Amino acid sequence: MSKPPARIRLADAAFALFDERGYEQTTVDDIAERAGVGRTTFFRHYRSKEAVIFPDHDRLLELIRDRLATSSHRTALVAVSDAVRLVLLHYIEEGDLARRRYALTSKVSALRDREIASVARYQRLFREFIADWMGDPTKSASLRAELMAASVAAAHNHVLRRWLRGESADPVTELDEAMGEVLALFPAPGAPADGDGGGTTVVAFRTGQDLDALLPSLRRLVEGETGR
Amino acid sequence: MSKPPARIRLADAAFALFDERGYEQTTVDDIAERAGVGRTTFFRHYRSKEAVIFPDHDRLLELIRDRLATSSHRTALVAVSDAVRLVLLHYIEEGDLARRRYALTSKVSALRDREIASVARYQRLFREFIADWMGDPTKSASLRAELMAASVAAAHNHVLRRWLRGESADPVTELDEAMGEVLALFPAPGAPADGDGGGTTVVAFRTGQDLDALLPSLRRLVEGETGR
DNA sequence: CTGTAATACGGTACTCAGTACCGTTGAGCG
DNA sequence: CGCTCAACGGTACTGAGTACCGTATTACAG
Repeated sequence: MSKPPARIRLADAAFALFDERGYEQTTVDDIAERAGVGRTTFFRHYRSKEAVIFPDHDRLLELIRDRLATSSHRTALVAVSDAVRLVLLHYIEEGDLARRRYALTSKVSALRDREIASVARYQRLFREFIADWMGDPTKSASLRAELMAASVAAAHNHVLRRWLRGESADPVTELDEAMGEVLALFPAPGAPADGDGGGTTVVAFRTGQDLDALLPSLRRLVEGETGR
Repeated sequence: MSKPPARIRLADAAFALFDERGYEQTTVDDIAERAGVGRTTFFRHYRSKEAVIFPDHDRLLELIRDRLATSSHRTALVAVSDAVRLVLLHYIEEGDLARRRYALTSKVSALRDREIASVARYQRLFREFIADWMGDPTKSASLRAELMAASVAAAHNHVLRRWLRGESADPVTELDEAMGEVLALFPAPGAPADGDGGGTTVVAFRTGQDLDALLPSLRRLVEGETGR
C-alpha cells in the first residue's frame, strides 16, 4: 500500500470534494484532511485553493515563450502556430483532468475568471511577439497586432472548448484549420518570403470560389510536388 | 460643510489610500476609517474591496445587452458598433477616474485580472449576439463568431487603452476607424461580395517546398478559375 | 554507529476579506 | 407624540493565506 506523493493526493482529494460538495462548499481544511496531510502542507504544494486546479500555467507560459523565442523573422507565423498547438497538446495530454477542470470552471465563476486571466497572459505573449515581429510601431500596426493576437487566442479557445465538450475527435487538425482561417484574415505584411532560402513556407490566399472545388487541386498541387 | 454621501467618500478614500500605500497595503478598515464610516457601511455600498474601483460593470453590461437587443437582422453590425461605442463613451465620461483606475490595474495583478474578466463578459455578449445573428450553428460559423467577437473587443480595448494613456485625442473616431478595420476583416455573410452566391472562401496550406516554385501554379489556379 | 544538515511535515497564531445578525439613530409622517 | 423605514455601527464568525516554530525522516560525512 504505497501512497502516492502528497501533491497528487491533494489534487485528487480536491477534485473529488469539488465534485461532491461544490467548490465554495469545500474548505482547504477539508482537502488536507481527506489527503491525510496538514493544512500547511496544502499551501506548501499549491499557492492557493484555486491553484490546485490550475497547476502549471506558469510552466506553460514558459513553453510558449521559449517556442516564440526560437524563431526567425521568416518563421514567425509558424512559431505562433506551433506555440498555440503546444498549448492545445498540453491540455489534450491532461485528458480527463482537463475535462474535470472545464466542468468546474463552467460552474464556478471565480474559477472561470481565473482561467480567463490565464488565457489573457498567453494572449499578451502573442501580442508582444507579433507586434515585435511587425516592427512598425504605428497606430494601425499595433491595432493589427492586437487583433491578430486576440484572434489566435480565440481560435485556440474555440477548438479547445469543442474538444473539452467532446465535440471534436481530432482537435489538432481542427486547430490547424482554425489557425489557417485566422492567418488568412490578415494579409501578410512586409515582404513575406521573397527571395528566401527555402524551407517551410506558409501561404494564404483569399478567393471567391467554392472551397470544395478548390481543395482537390490544391491538395494535388501541394502533396504531389512535395512527395509526401 | 455639507458632506458628500458615504458612497462617494468611500471611493475617494479608497483611491487616495491606494495611491499612497498601494492596493494590498490598504485594508477595508483603513478605507472606512478615512471615509468616516464603519466597516459594515463599506460592504453595504461595495460588494468587495475590488468593487470600489469597478463600480458599475453590471450596469454597463445591461446597457450593451439593451443596445444589442434593439436591433433587426439588417442592423446587427450597426448595433455592435454602437454598443462598443457605448462602452468607450462610458469610460470617457468617467474621465480622470478611469485613468486612475488604469494606473491601478497596471500595477496590481489582482485588479488587472478582474478587469480582464469583466471584458470577457462583454465579449461573451458580443459572441452570443453575433452567433445568433449568423444563425448557422456549424463549426466554422461559430468559429467566425468567436473571432469576430474577440476582434471587436480587442479593437475596443486597443483604442480605450490608447486614450487612457493619453495617446489619443479623439478616441471616438479612432474607435470607428478600428471597428471599420475589424469589420473589413470579415466579409459580410448575408451579401456575398462576389457574384457566385457561394461566398468567399479562405484556404491556407503549409508545405515544405519553396514559395517561389509554388506561387505561379497557385496564381494560375486561383486567377484562372475565378476570372479575376 | 554518531553527529549533522537538509527536507518535508504538522501545529499554532495571526491578518484580513467577507457574511450574518442585532441594536441604534434619525428623518419623515400620521 | 408614536410609528415606520432606511442607513448606520458594532460584534462575532468563517475561511483563505502567511509567518514562525518545532519535529520526524533521510542522507551523508566522520
